[in-house]
Order: sequence, then structure tokens, then C-alpha cells
Amino acid sequence: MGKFYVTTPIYYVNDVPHVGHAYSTIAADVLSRFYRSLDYDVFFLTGTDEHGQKVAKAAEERGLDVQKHVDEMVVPFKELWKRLEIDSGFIRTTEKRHEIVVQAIFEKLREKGDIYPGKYEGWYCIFEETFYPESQIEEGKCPECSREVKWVSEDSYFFKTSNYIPRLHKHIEENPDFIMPKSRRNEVLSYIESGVQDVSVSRTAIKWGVKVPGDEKHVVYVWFDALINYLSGIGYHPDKKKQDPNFKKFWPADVHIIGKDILKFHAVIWPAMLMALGEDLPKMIFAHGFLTVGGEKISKSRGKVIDPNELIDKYGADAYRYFFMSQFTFGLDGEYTEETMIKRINADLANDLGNLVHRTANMMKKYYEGNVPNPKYSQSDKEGLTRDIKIQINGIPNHLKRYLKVLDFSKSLAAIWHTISLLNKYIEDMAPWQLHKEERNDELAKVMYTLADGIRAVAQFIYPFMPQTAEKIWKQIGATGDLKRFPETKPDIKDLNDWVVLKPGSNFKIAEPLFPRIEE
RNA sequence: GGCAGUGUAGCUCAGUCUGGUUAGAGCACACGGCUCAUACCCGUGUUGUCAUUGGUUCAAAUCCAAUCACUGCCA
Repeated sequence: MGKFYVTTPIYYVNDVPHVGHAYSTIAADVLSRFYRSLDYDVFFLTGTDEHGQKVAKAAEERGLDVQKHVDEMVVPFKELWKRLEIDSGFIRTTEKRHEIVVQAIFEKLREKGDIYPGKYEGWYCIFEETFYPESQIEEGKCPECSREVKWVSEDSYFFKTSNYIPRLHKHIEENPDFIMPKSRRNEVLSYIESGVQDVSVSRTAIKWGVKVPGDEKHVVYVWFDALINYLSGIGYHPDKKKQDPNFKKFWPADVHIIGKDILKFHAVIWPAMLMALGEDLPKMIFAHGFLTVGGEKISKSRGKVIDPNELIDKYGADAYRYFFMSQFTFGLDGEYTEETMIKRINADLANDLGNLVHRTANMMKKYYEGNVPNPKYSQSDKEGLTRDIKIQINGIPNHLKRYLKVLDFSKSLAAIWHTISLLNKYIEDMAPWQLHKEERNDELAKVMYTLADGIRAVAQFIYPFMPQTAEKIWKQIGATGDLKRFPETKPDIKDLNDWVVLKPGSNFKIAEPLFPRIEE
């Protein structure tokens, strides 16, 4: 089977984790679980970016040793990922395994002449850790954060980004899926067509960072340092003899999930670095949109930070995951309100999914003491509602493969929810309570089995999105197979009797509703 | 200032590339049905000058032009 390597950005530890961080990370986790369930060998990497001026300053303000400070700051991230059922590898840029690789890469590129010494002069914003051209500066203020900028002149190493731009341009043109969505791809194309300067990759004014080998008054620029995590996290080393076998197995990355704000670093500088190293480029860089509140970007300075922990406390991890994956188109901005979240939880999770499982459980108890009956599908089931259900379920795996290939999470969930609606409608149309009253036992057994097995399929479909709920359902319906093995599409449905997956006799229990309705 | 994108039902959006049956979905709302269920589910229905104006065409939400509003990237 194939391999799949997915990454999120590594998050800057100066922030407390917010919904934006969780958004990228959940998306990556869904992909990672999905491909695992298809039997791919999956590596999912997230982590934290812990170097840079801002971090050192924050530590100083707290009167703490910087390493100690970052050791503390990383904790809320790890805890949040645990709560959200994020199943990933984790890298910190202050780890030895990372720093060694950064230095080795720096050294290799310097020997190659791709990194050369020079002088950097310009307006610099300490907060953003970015230089800005004269034209963007108004009244000495940073165009991003409006803090004061300083004129800085310092020795610096430069990376010959410009060398690789023609090749990069060609690569982007020839690989339409390299930068997604398309609007971002156009942005990058027009940006590199306007001319790209070599980037400064070291600082002398900063101490907290990876030391430049052989020139220790320099520290490696945070972005150069940070991007390398995608390699160091899977055991890369420029010296092939020092590489971990994992690297060969997983590189190139199948998708880097990023926010649209860091597109240029990932779509221009990063590929240039990889070309300089002679490594393959990632297959896809997907820049998702921002979550907005009141139409504005969520930001600390505007006081619009939303703490994921609060929402998880109130609604649970799976409802959280479901809401953010279903509500927004991944490449576009999306407006967040808690009211919408409550609506979606009630309508989709409580009414549709939760109630489907619950009502089925009740009938199963009433008619069969909770033991899933053995169906006898007959000739007449070659058409009609039961077959419709089977066909619908049979189509889902391919839908999901197609949608998730382009990171369309909301369409994926919509397809699954369409199945859930059909199952609810199936109950209505077949009216098991009538069949029971009239003692049409064969028909009743067939309907109840179809429901139970339909729920089994739904549990497997939602597993990548809502692992806890899938587990709960799996247990509740008494399934014994592997929940985490994605059901494959059957090429042909000739005889429904060939399609008995959930074992008849399984004990389908009544349990607490999966998602209680939220009353406002 | 340059380039790009967006503007469709009360809300969130699909449809636009490759013009062509009465413009769709979900939510919300109204009515009806059902009763196994978490007052749930099922059915039916309402609402749209498809941003504006003009053009091309037998035919435009879809193509073209201009305008307005908002957004992004660059300067």
C-alpha cells in the first residue's frame, strides 16, 4: 500500500492555541486517519516553532530562562491536541534532532554557494520579525501590526532564492495541484513574476536561535529554521548516511496544510530550499482560509480569540471536530459564531445521527431483545428502498476518496450525512412498528438488519472525522470487526445476501444519546 | 496605483470554466403526516429583478464591457 505524509505548520509558542491552530490540525488529523483506514503508511507531523526574538523577549519579561519558558508554552498545545484526539508526531524546533539538521543544511548550502554573506539593511519590525520595504512603511509603523519599525543594518547570510525561481515557476505551471486552492496558486505565480529577492537567513541581533555553524555570532533566521521541521521531523540529514529510513519512506510530503498568511514562505522559499538541497518538492501545499468573527480575522489584538478548550468543555471534541470540518469550505474564509455551532450540533448530530442510532436501538430492544436479526433478502429487494440504501452506502467510499484528495471536508461530510438522512427516511418508509404489529417477521428482520448494518457503515465513514463517536457507536452496535479499516466499495451488488457485514446476533444496546440536544 | 477574486432564497453556500428543460441544497420558517425515537423523524410548501447597467445570442446566473461594494496579493 502507499504512504501518506501530511503536516501542519509548526505553531509559534508565543501564542496560546486558538481555533485557527486547531482548524489546521484537525484537518490534518482527518486526512491522516482517513489514509490510515485505507491502509496507507501514514506520518502526520505537527509541532512548535520556539525560536526567535519574540519568544526570548517574552521569557525575559517573565524572568525565566528561555528554554524553561518554551518548555512551559508548549504544554497547552500538547494538551489541546490530546483533547481533540489528534494522533500525530510532534516536533519542537529547540530539539537537538532538529537543530542538528538545520545546521547541517546551512553548512551544505553555504559550501554550495547557495548561502552567502552580505549585509541586510531595512525597516525591521521586531514583533513580526520581518523586514519591510521602504514603500510599505508609513510614519515609521509596521504595515502588519502598526508597531514601530527600526532601521536595521547588520551582517547577514543570504539564501539564493532567485536562482531557483525559474525552475519553481515552471513547476507551478506544470503541476496545477501543487499550490491549492487555485486562487492561491495565481497569487504565487504573480508574486514570483514580479521578481523575488534573495532572502536573509541569519540574524546577528538575536541570540535565541540555532547558531550558524562556524560563525556563531549569527543565528539562523526563524523561518529558515522552522521550515526545516518538515524534513527533520522524519529523520532527514543532508548526509545520506545519517538519514533515518523514515525519510526515504515518507518524503516528499503529500500535503503541507497551512494558513493563507504563510503561503509565500511555503510556496516560494521552501521549494527553493528543497531544490537547493536536491530533494523533491512536496506534492501539494494547501492554504486554507481564516476563521472570522464579525467578518474580521481572529486576532489577539482585536480581542477576538476563541479558546477551543471552552468549546470542547461545552460540546465535546467530536462535535468540535465535526462543526469546523463541515461548516466551512476549507480554502475559503468562514464566519464563526457559536450560535451556528449549536444549530449544527442539534440538527446534524443530535437529530440526524444521534437520534438515528437511538431509535434503532430502541426498536432492536423491543423486537429482538437487542440481538440483530439475520436478514433474508429476497428477490423483491433487487429493487426498492433496501437496495437504494445499499447503493448509497456503496458509493460513499469513492466519494470520500475523491473529496478528501482535494481536502474538501465539508462535501465529504455532506455525503455521509446524506446517507444518514436516507436511513432515517428508510425507517419512516418501512415503518418497522407496523411490520411488528402485523407480524411480518421476515420483512421486519430485513429492515432492522439493514438499519443496523447501515449504522455500522456510518460509524466507519465518520471515524476519521469523529473518532470518539465512531468508537461509541461501534461498541453500542456490538460490532466486532475493525472500525478503523475503511469499507471498500463493492464492485457489484447482485444479491444482497452477499452483503451481510455486521454479524447477525450482534448485541445492539441502548445507550445514552450520543449528542444531547443543546437547549438555548 | 497594478493584478486577482467575490457579489445567487432570511442565513451558509452549490451551479458560472464547457450558455439551453419551471435557478438548486442544507439551515430557518409554515402546514400536514407519523409515533420507534433525543418534542424526534418523514412529507409538502413559501421567499430569489442570480450586485447594477449595457452588449453578444434564437437562448445568459453562466460569455463580453462598464459601474458599485467587499476581499486578497503586490506596490
